[in-house]
Amino acid sequence: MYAEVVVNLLNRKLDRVFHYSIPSALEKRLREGMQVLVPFGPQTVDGYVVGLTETAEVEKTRDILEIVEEEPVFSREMLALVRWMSKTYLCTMVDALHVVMPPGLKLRSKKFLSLNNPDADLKNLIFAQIMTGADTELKDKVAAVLDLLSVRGKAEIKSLEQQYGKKPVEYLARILKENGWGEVRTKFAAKARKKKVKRVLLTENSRDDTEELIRHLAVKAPKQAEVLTILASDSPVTLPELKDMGCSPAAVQALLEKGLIKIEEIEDIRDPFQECRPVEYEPPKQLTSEQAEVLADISCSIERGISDVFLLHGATGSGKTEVYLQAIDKALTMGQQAIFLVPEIALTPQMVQRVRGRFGEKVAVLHSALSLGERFDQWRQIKDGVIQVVVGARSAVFAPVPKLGLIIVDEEHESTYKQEENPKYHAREVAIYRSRMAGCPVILGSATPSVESYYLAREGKYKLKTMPNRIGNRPMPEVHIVDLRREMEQGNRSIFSSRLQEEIATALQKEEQIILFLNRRGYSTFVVCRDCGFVVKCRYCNISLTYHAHGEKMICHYCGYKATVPQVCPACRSKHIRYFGLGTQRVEDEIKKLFPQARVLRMDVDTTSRKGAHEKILTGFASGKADILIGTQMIAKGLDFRNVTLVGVISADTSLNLPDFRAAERTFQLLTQVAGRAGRAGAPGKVIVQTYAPAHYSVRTAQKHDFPGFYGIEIETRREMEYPPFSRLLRIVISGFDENKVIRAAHILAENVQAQLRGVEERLEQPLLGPAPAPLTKLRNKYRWQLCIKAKNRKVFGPLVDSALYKSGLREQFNDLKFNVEIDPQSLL
DNA sequence: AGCACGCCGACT
DNA sequence: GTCGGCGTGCTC
Repeated sequence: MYAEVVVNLLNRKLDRVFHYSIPSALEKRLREGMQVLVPFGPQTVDGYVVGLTETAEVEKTRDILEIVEEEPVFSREMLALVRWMSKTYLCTMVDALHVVMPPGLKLRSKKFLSLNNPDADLKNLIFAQIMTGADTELKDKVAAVLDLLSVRGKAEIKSLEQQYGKKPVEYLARILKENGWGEVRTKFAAKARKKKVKRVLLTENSRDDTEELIRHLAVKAPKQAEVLTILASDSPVTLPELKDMGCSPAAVQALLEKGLIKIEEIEDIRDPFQECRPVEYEPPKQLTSEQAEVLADISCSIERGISDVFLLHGATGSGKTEVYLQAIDKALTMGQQAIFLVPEIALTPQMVQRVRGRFGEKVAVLHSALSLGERFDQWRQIKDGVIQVVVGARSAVFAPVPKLGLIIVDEEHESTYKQEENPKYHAREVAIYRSRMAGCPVILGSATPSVESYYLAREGKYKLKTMPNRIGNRPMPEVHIVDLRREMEQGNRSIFSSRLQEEIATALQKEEQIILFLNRRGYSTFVVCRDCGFVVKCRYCNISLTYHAHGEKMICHYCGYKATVPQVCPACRSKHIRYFGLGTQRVEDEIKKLFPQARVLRMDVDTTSRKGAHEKILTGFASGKADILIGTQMIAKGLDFRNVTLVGVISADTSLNLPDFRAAERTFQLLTQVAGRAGRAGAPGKVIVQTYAPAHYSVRTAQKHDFPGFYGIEIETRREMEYPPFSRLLRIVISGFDENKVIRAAHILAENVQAQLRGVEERLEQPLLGPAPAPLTKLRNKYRWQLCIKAKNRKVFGPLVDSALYKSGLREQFNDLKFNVEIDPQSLL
């Protein structure tokens, strides 16, 4: 029997399995999915057993050295998922493995230099050896390292190098190794470990006659009596708990010595909810007939273990969440677990509260603020089936639940489900893959489904369920479109149309709340010279700098570069510098000028960088501490403010004009989501959308809450342009400091791709876009060019990249350039 | 990745 | 001659 091992080294050339023989001592214990240590060339590395086979690919195999942990990290299902991911998303096995395991289990290696026999004779011998070669300066340093080493026996190489420099340490290590006087050894350790806590218990001696003992001790040792009293009533108690209750370590120690108590180590599960007060139970709600019908179909699939994909298209306020919760309940009663994905935990506190309110202790919430240890503990509790419901952002799709009964992907259209770094997976796709493997349904929920998902539903691949009516039959908010060109003609120079100003005034008067939305932070978009048109750009990114009123600075929103506003134009020396475009800061300023009595809150990346700032702003606004909330898209998502009756979209054009084939879709989604914030509970809502493009179909259909209308037009442009869902995309971004090199590489790559494409069946009209400068031509001082490849089936991309980029030798030829390969890019910026 | 090996220039 | 610079190649 041989073990197939993926070594934990990040290199494309090592992205395959290596076969190792299993020594008889490990034969019984070794299983698939375990972390192991193996010899690899001259070194020892850690790796993962991804399979066991009868035959090895090579003649001579070496033995596995060690099993790191008896419990396998990966189940067979997860290993299959990892293989699928590395194939589908063109990432390495190691990348895929790492995203599936808790980060705290990753091993870190440290190298130690040690003397085999640290006595004086040997030290002299080594000194003599050193004296024969090397210059005096080096000799002194080597001698110093040896001195330290002979005292301690061994030392970490990194710290030695920090203290004495690389050369002397390397030199000494070589001499010690050559002569067999010492060696370099690598030690491996995981960052997260099981947390242990000491528990104090009564012993057999003291358990039966405790009261007697307490009475006896009370006279001479009242402190010890106190400890026994506590143990007698609520044993077992942990040592830290005892200390909190005022028991001294001395008293505990004395009792220990007398043999009246004992201390044992148990595992302490780190509980991230410890600080939060328990949530109040929220009982299931009566379903409308619409909801009940949908739930019945889903329940049926859960019961029979069918991996259906339900696309739940429900208007905002139609009660999707209640359907989710009752579907989860169904899975739980079947003895299975559920995974509930949300776009971003920090932005969906209300959703998390509801899940916890319904399922209480059974829920784990995975969010980025968890420590490595907490994450590790949650992961194991999920694996052991202690936890029944896992709520989290995209990475929660890898939760190792033992019996998967249901996956929910809420707001399935959100692009946050796509990971931008390797492995570049899409959580919605992974969810569907897992459901197939586990034989359970998936619910994709949204008020504005992605064009891709809706297409598949219409094609009959997914089951489409619609819930067009809001709970209680409340009407959808009225949406008014304001043509900003007309405003200009009428001489309105303000950023607010007269209509919006009126509505704000009325709402304020009625003491109703207002949300103003603008998809750009900062004060103004760019700073321009009125005389020559010079625009101030970031020197590293070729992006116009955004003016922030705070501190009179201009900031690059891509790299963070800051500059002061020039007094005169750097190009023509003119003094006529003007600020153009607008951001949330500017909106806040203008509101304060127009409505000085209004209380305003602003929510964007700049005001929420502090931990917990999100919640603070949102709860502040919800409890009526402000009249107006101004924000970027982070206020557009699943929040329910009871008293909001007016929503203003300052400019719908920001997202519409992006050079991206999803611009119209994004705009429609954004407008619909923002509009959904108005009039959810109390008075009917009103939405004002300001735009320079009032005739655009995404604006017009959003006004009428007409998703099918939008889809009907959008799908036709996608068909015409051969964009998804009629094709799959592969984008390769080439970046580097030398612009000419980048351009040269891009052209060669394009030729290689072109040649490869000739062999592909089912060719599209125009399968290759580019090479062209990327829409963001320069980022962080690196020039960027891109190619975009379209294909009917993404299976062709793997072999295509392999031959056009790697086998062709292009990658090695341009080894100082970065080639970023992405399947199904969410944006082409 | 990271380590050994090997082939050249700058010195004792 | 020796040391140590770094390009090349391999790791079950």
